[in-house]
Amino acid sequence: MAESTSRRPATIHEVASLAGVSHTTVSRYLQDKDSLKPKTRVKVEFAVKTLDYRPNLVARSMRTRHTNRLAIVLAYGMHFPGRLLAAASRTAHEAGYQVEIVSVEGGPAARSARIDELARSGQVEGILAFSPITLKGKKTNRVPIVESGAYDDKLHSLAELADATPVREIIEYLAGLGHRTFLHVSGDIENFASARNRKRVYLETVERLGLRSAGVVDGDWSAQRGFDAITALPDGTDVTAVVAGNDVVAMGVVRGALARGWSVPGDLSVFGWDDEEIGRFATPSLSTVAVDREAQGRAAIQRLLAEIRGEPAPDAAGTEDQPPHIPRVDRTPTEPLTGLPPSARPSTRTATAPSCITPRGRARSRRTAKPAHSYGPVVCFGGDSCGV
Amino acid sequence: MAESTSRRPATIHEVASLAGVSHTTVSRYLQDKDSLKPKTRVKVEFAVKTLDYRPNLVARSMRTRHTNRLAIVLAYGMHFPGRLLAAASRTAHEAGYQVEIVSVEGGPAARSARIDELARSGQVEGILAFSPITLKGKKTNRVPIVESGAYDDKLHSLAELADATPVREIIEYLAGLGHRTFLHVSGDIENFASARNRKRVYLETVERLGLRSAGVVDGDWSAQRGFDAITALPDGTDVTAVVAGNDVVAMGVVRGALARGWSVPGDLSVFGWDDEEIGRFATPSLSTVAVDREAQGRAAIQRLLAEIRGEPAPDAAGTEDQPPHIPRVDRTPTEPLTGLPPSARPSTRTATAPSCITPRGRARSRRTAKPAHSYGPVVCFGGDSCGV
DNA sequence: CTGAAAGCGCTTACAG
DNA sequence: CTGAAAGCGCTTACAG
Repeated sequence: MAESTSRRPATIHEVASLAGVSHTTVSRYLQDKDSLKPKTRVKVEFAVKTLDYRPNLVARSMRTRHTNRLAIVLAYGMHFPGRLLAAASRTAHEAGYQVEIVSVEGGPAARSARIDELARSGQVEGILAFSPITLKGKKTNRVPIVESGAYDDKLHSLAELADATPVREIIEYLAGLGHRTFLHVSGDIENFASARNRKRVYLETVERLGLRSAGVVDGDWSAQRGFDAITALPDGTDVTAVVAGNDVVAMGVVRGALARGWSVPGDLSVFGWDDEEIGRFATPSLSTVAVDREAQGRAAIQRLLAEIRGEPAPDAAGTEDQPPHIPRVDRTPTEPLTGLPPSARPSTRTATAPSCITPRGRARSRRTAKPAHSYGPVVCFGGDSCGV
Repeated sequence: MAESTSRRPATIHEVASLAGVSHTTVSRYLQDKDSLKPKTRVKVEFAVKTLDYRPNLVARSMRTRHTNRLAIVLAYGMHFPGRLLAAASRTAHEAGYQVEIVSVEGGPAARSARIDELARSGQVEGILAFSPITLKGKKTNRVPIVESGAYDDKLHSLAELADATPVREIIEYLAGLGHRTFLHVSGDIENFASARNRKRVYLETVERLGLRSAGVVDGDWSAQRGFDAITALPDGTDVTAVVAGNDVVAMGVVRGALARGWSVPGDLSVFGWDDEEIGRFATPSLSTVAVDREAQGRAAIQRLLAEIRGEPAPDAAGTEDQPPHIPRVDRTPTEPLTGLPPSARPSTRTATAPSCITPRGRARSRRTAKPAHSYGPVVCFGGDSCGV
């Protein structure tokens, strides 16, 4: 029986004493079992098993001055994709780090204050912020701080959440269909770099192509905001296409259009973002942008790890080996669904040849064995909400 | 300028030396500023400010044998409500604890192993599992482990995620409308206590009322599973009502029905769960169950804190002061939406008198100033997907 | 009110 | 290959 009645976990000294060696030897055993003479190793092994010994990680951290912990800072209450966080956690674990997720109330200032505190408490070796912060990792006495989705000093996109380039593709595509007046219902600009970036690209692209924007409604990722944005449009509005902050917003936009007696996509084309499964099964199904959350989470942690190790930042554009984005190409266009019964069945759609285009404008297909070198979110024109 | 060029944070000894006192005094200052003579306090204060000193929390933990950290264990990749985690974090912070969120791949066994490891590493003082685990907090050498959503030894519901009672209400309601044959597309039974509980209540209720169940499709929270479950039904099936694991699944069910040429709710009534905003704006909007995620997160942490402190568990049924659930009553029925254009506008629905009933079967209304004493998830029959 | 001493449980040079 | 010693940065009795 390896049971112990003491509430207190065994210490290294107790193991040493049971094994009849010094605690130094036990410590050495923990670091590298092969550095011990076989006979000694067996004794220590036995003692460790018997006492069910686990080293006290706090004490170890104290001595090594390494906590092996990272923090991920999020805005309070944000409905963050579990996959992203899970992938981030896993990547960190594989590198020997634990991840602590800290949710902070308030805006960028509050987050920054918390990060500052965290950075100097000696508890974590690096911090990853998925929401905008005001402080940069420029101060002294600090551990590395990486803001995912932000732009770096040279204003180059750092990929990950920042990649808003699909917005360009979407608008170009819709313009090609004849759309001239657009509306953007953004996500939460204050707390999400991704929302900021998309808004910026939206405005730039509309401008560049000589199109008209009926405005940008600064949203909060809510469907209600999308709904209200549409119902607030004046009768006789020129708007025929909406770029929504995400699928939830898009669903509100669609419902708003239907409530006005408009058809989607007949009278209004609507684009979402995130390729949420629920949007794919909505009626009409949403045209959207597929983003590889797992790759994002992985890439963000890898960038932080590189900073910690003092290595150069991993290529934001991704390498073939470790792409920051893995395109999803399992969408295919369906016939527009304007009434019941629907003529398209989502379950059969994935069986058809995919027809997504990437932000780079390259056609992709599952059947091409080797993926192209560029990775990024994949615009899926396969939904019923955008028209063809 | 309070800037320091050293990369290394200041230690308590450096503060002491600058202030001209012993480090003991500095430590005392950190614990209780008033225990110092005013003159001394000023000196220490100055030194702390000057060096921008923050105590090393790892060292403190080592000495006090308190880490002030809790861990929340989740199944890998689960799309967990941000609000729940945020509320849990906040509640913990208010009690002086940091929260670490650990995402574990694999099923209950893998989670349990990770929890075991965590429990004895000395890194956390308590563990909260939102997903089922196999080990119980019965072993020695352990910190308290609370499994949220599980049933306690006496098989009493521990509220929180476990509260599946609305399933009973839903079925009774649908039976009252004349439905006789039901189908349940469950959530992920293996990794979610909530899915287990709902399935159990579903089977019990159908049995008790002498109704028929066409079966339970063990799902994975995916819309695809919901879609497939419906398209797999034989022609001429008796099923007229579906209880879905959540709103995503429900959306798949609805789409599957539409794909078969059925109308919802005309031919099939569908109930979701979670009251996700996107489902409210879907067409048809979903009948669903509103759950207060923030209250759940709060309650779960409070239960863990009580265990840590050796206090009796907080009342699972909730107190007036700190209810585990706060009913949401902002839903109101809309006319069934069977074609376009829709006759109901979601945005106006919240303005009308709510007509939700609680799991206890009591009518609620915003206009009753004082809420009833019982708290729990609120069944919202206000969606378009269930019929009236 | 303040300081000298002990010690939390480890790891890591340094000797042997 | 193994052990004695020092020390990571704090807190907490114990004296004064």
